[in-house]
Amino acid sequence: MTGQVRTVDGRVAGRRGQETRQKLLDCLREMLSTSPYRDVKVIDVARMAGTSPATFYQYFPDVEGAVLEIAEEMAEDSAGLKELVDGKSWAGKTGFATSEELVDGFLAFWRKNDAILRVVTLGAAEGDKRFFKIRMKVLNSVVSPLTDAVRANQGKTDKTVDPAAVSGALVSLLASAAEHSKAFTSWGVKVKDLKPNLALQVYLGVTGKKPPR
Amino acid sequence: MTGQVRTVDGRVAGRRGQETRQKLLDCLREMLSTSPYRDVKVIDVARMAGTSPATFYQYFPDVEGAVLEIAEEMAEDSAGLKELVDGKSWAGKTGFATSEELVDGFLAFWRKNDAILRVVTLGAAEGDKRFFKIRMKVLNSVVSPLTDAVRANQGKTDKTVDPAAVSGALVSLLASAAEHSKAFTSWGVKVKDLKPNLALQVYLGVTGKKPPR
DNA sequence: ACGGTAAGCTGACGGCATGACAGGACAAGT
DNA sequence: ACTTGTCCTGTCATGCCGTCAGCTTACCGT
Repeated sequence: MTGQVRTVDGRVAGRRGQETRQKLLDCLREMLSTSPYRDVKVIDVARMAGTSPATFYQYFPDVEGAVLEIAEEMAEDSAGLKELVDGKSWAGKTGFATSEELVDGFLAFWRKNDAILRVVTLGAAEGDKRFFKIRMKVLNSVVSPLTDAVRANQGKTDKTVDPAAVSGALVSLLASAAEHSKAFTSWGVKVKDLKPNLALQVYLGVTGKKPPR
Repeated sequence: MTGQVRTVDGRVAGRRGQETRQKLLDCLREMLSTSPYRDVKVIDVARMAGTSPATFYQYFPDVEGAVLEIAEEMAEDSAGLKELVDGKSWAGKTGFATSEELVDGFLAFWRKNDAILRVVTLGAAEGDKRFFKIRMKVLNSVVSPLTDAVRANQGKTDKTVDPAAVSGALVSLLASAAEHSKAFTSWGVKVKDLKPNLALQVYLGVTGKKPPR
């Protein structure tokens, strides 16, 4: 699938080149999680990687280009989120456990990649198609199986419910909660209470019923 | 409340100065809605305002400082969102209408201020306390009255429900949906179907019941 | 071992944004 | 017209951007 890694001017990158490239990406990732996106400069990334700005431009057109690279890598990784929903049961207590695991897994993924996801979210909101596509890939890895689950569990009983809308809303909520968990703290929701509450919402959304006691 | 408007070096701004300042803010607002936040430069804002970069620095420490100004203005404006919930009934059909109006009003507000809210959201996510505070002010204008509504409507019946968590989750959802409405479109949810679906979620969250037919 | 070839890196440079300052333009009152 | 304080900008030092030519390094065939 992935062809050869190429430099900006078309040369194919060899072993050493790929190492440098990777180091630059790692340093950029680091920078993103420590300073505001707006303040991330090529020269800082290069300095941190122990190389020169010119080298950076050998491998990436600009900061955004490198960020997209990291984001795509992360999006690949997000495919694993499917397993949190695929083939799971939503019946009774098992169902609530499914919900809890989904919330847990999703939040963990988001927290692990929070820096890059912040930038992706911004790019998508600003209307950048490349970032939008990446964001959709991440969300879809949960939204698509979850939509099936909603359809299977309450689609029949209530025709006013649009499974895609419900599933999309639930995942949007999870994303928002993950990105701004601090907001919930400030509303007096303790960190350990956040997950159960989100799990409740998800369970309710999918099944349309209150969870068993 | 707001004392005299002052320049960076401490002089009080007069009539003409305030006009210039305002023009700079307006142009910055415009810039924010047309180009990515990362690419907004002082020199562009100054050019658009028909003045020089030096003038910009007379009134604001940097781009971020000016953005905070705009954001604070917007946050003041958000106080009006309270009226969408305060003193409204959540019973029966009236309740569902309340929910629809809340969704409608909230989305309209967000859309109207989408550019600045994007930046505020980013800043808050990056851990900037000033942006976080502003974001909370906006969200709280809905979250606090909505929490009361949740407590009044289903808090008694179900002790496992944390009103603050539910209310916070609902508003987070609305914010996320407003910022990324395009995502819903891509999930096959038509624009005109989005609002009713969100209204449904809100009604369900507040009352704990399915809406009347 | 040895040259050839392509990959890899960087110094240096023009261009542009930043942020500070001092001095000139301007409005308002006397 | 003169004075005073506000307001704006020309200019400058600094620093980042993005490009290029050219040097160094690694790999490969002979």
